[in-house]
Amino acid sequence: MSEISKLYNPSLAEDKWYRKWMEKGFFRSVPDKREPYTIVIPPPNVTGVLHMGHMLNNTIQDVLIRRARMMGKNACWVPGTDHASIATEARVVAMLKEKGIHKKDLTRDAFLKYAWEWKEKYGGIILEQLKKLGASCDWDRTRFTMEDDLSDAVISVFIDLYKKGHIYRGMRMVNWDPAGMTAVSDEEVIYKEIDSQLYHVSYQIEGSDEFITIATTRPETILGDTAICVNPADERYKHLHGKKAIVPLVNRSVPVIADDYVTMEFGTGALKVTPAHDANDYQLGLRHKLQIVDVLTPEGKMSAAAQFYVGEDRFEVRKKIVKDLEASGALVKKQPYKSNVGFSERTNAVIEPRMSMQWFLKMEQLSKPALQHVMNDDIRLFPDKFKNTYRHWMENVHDWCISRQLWWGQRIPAWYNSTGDFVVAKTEKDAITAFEALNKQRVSNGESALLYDQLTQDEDVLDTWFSSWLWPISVFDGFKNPENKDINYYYPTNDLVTAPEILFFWVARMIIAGYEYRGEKPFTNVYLTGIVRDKQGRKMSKSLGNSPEPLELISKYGADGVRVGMLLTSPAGNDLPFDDTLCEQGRNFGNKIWNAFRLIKSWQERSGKDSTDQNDYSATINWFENRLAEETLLINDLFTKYRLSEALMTLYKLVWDDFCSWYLEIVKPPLGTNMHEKVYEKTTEFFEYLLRMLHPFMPFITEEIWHNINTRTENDYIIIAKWPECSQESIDSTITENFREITDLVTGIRNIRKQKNIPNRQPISVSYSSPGLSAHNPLHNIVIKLCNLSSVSAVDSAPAGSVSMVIGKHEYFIHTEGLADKSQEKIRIKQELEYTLSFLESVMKKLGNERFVSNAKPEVVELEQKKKTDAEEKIRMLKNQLEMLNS
RNA sequence: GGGAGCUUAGCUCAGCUGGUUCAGAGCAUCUGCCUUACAAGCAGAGGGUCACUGGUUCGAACCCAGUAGUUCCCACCA
Repeated sequence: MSEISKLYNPSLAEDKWYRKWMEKGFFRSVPDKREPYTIVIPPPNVTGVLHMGHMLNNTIQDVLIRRARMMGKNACWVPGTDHASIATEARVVAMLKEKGIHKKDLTRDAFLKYAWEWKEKYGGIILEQLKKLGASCDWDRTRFTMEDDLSDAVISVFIDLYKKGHIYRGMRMVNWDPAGMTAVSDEEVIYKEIDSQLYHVSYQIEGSDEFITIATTRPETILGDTAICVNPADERYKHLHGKKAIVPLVNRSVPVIADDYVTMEFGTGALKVTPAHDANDYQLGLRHKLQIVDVLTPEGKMSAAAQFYVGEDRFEVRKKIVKDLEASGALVKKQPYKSNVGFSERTNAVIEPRMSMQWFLKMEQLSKPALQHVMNDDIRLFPDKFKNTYRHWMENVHDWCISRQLWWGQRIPAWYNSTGDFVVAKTEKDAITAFEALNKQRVSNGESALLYDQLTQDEDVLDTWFSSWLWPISVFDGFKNPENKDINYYYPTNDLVTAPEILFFWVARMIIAGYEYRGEKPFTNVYLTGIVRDKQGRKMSKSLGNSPEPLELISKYGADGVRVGMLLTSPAGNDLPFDDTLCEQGRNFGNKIWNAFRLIKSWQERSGKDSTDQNDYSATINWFENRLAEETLLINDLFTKYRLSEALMTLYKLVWDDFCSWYLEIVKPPLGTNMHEKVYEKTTEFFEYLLRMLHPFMPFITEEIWHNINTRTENDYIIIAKWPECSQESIDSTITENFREITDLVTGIRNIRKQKNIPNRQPISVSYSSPGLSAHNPLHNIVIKLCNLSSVSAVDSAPAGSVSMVIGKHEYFIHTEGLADKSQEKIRIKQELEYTLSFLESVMKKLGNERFVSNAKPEVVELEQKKKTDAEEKIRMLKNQLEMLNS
């Protein structure tokens, strides 16, 4: 034994086995006759490094894929990365800035060259990190959302949806990210409640001494005001309808209009209208044909149209204008106010509503099948509470703004002529053809032909999610070759594991694309993970610095330890309050398994046909076989419900308690004896069975032990060993029940030893009232061995100086050599008697209740009857014992 | 403002169709142990008014209503 370390050393095993698995091609999947099992990875951003969320997410995926592989399915886990348009572009811009290079000084091509360089350098880091975790992806299938094939798919889908009339281009109020200098979709805006001020500002009514006071949180937009609006029913302002007010500072004369939109109760009941900078004001502007004065630049600075503070940042201007208004006497008052402010999901900049020309995807029609198939469980969400959220969103989808004013991404395939007319086409050549066709039509309609000699392509790129939503299809080349072998075999995929945060961003849209382009769901089950939080319940984030470094965790606790730690307390949909001690628990579990291995290994040399251990362990072996069957059934059931934490915990207890604490202790040969060959064989068989079940959770240590516990042939690896299955018929619950009585007895005796301070070394004797622990009981020797009993004998009544115990229906007497305190013993028995009596009373009350007997199910009544007879028997025994003690 | 969920031991969570004495598990805690696999361990023990108030039922942690606290999603009221 000395040559095997007392502690399991993960770092030695991990690299070795990962390399072996790769060499052997165990992760590789190609279509064959087997049933496929497919997962596509939620592609991490190329900008990312592995964080705790990825760790959880990918551990779950790996557990699922490894189990499927062991179940004999053709398991395929497709890895890859997302180009993350806005995030990556921001990163590259910042990187260039540090070198003194500014994006605006670069051509599009020059910038993209830098971006690709950056991607090649950093884009693969995260996937390399996943390997440390043990992720068994088919790396030969690694995809990137901006590689040629996938970009092709994006462009052809765009063109297709445009032709079908789902895509349109138009001037709209959009969410503008002044830091990213691009529009973003509604889903990319995160609203937060912010402490701000509500400023009351008075505007003079033209040609009078009267003033009207408005309330605003954004005084800097006053410069863009083109009206004052009041509720038509508001008596306070009726006399002002149709009059003009003078906008302070700029002295612009604007109309006072009336519209139901205004709430009389809010603020002063008068609203300043800035159509260029607020979505509602924009609508008001349309209704009342107001002028639009855009006072902000795309960077969020004051534009020339503002006339004042030109070129200064909007938040600086807010402070200044408040001072200036105060100085001019226009500021009536300010009060603290909580307002809802939108922030960019990617850059965290404050979003500005802004008018701009953008491309949109109409969602209403496309989303219908996607809603229906989740509602009828063709696609199942785990946990299913997310169905509600999903439905709510799908019933209220807005059109999706898909254009971005960026360079990193798929460029929109629209081509413009010199007069601004456009066609949608893949290439310039196709565009020319399209213009020609268009012109033919126009001429036949009597319209003039359009010029198309100097075509320019749309400058914008598509939203990142416009490529991600095609992921489950595009990774299998399902757009260019819709009938290829891969897509036909792997699609629809089985499980998707992702965070609920991107249920709408990504999951819903993939479902939409799946039905639109394959007429079929992209996956069957969606496992939604929780959010990894720190001990204080805060979300882990780089800015808070509260996230542990995953690779450090792995080197500290081992990949298996971290995997177990993450999975132990994270049921689907529940947040994971992460703590290093979880990984510690995982590591300790690994060590426990390691030591079970050391112990069993030590028996290898000590086993043989010439066993000198006279005990018969067949009943114990029988029991453990039965336990394995029971728990296999349970664990497999938990897997089908995606209750992975519970499956792992069940396994944890099966290994630690049943196998290590009971089974191994029982079959352990007494000092100086050998283990019987048969017992050794059974023991290793059990251990290997457990290792197989552990493998998806703890791939490295199980593979390491697999190769050390037995000699293996060339391709005998646990990663492809058979996953245990079991049927209800092979379980005999009376076996485990009987065994339970024995373990209860052992625990009881140990308890008494402890209470009475009898050292383990000192043998004690036990008697039983028949038909308890007779020599006929095959488990008889277990108790003798585990409790160090000197003798076991049948008696008619309690021997003097003994402590009694009732277990099940049997009565035992532990001889404590006069150590037992008679009066204390009496108290104990009295207490138990009292308890049993009151229990019997409650049972009798139930049985005496006619309505219970007539209403309850027969099984339930029967059960109560049984409880009654059992309790009566127990009471009889306890009374007996008391009598003995008294005599 | 609208909607959904949650509240069970110190912590994280199970508890399925209302019915075993059903109040559980792991971790943590306490006590005793270096027992020849493992102190990252062994053995034993103690922890709970199932948020609160009512109702339905023979029977409620579980079903219903209300209250409080809490989390999330959606929403353009300045």
